[in-house]
Amino acid sequence: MGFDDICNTGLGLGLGLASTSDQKSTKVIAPVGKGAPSLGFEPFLTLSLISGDRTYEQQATNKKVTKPSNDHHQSADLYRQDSAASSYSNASVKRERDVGSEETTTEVERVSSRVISDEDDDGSNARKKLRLTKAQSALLEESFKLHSTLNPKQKQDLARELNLRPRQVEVWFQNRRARTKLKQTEVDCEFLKKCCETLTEENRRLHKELQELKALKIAQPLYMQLPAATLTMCPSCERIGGVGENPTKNPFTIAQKPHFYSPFTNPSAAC
DNA sequence: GACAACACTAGTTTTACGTCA
DNA sequence: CGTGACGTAAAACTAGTGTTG
Repeated sequence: MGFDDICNTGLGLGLGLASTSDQKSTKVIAPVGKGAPSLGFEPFLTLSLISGDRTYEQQATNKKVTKPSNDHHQSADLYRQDSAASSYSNASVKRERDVGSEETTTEVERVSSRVISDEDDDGSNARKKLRLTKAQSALLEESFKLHSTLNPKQKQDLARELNLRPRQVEVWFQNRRARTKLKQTEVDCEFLKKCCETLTEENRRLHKELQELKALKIAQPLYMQLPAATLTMCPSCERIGGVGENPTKNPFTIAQKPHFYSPFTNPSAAC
């Protein structure tokens, strides 16, 4: 392949993101806000046509009609320090595993159930949302830092310590993981935006450089008569340079400045 | 392989609370 | 100061999926 091929007008510069992971769903591993985002993507610039018909599969979400359950477990938040604003959790605990696999919760449940909220008296069975105290939240956060998932034993212990139902601890961890993932996604999104801007700028610059090369080719057709051995090519970025590396003597020189600065490792910068 | 139990995620609903006009 | 509208965070929910025994 000669340089003439490169200068062929059929060339195009492309900008894109290549997935380095074939995972269907990205797992958030790194804590939020620490170092570079853990992305499975690498931005790339190509000298070829890029197909832009990337499709994103959107999983069809079935609209659910959710109804509050009728079997309410009402529990007072005995741990709450703000007694004036004491709240009750009457959320239904339907799941079998909370009943079956967590027999030891019955003590807590029983204690909690002693306090009957008064919303049933007026016929309203709207669920009340428990607001965790700062102490409870702090302890949950501490535990989450140690392990983002809990085994049944840990869940039990934590629930007992917080005077909450294991189900509540479980839900808290589920929501906490979801929030972490959401935050990480936002961080990744910002990171990708910056990458896109960088690569767009690089793409623009390379287009300009390509145009200049084409103009140079027209102006100096004798260049093509140079022996191929006089041209060297950077293996990493395929940048063409001369044997003597003396830009003043080389009939064909390309700017030696690093042409691509990005947060990613870029071999071109070493050129 | 079929099945049940369980853990988990994604998406949604609901509630509490802060802010502001 | 009281109040209602509004937005947001988060608790709690459901349905679906993957894993394991």
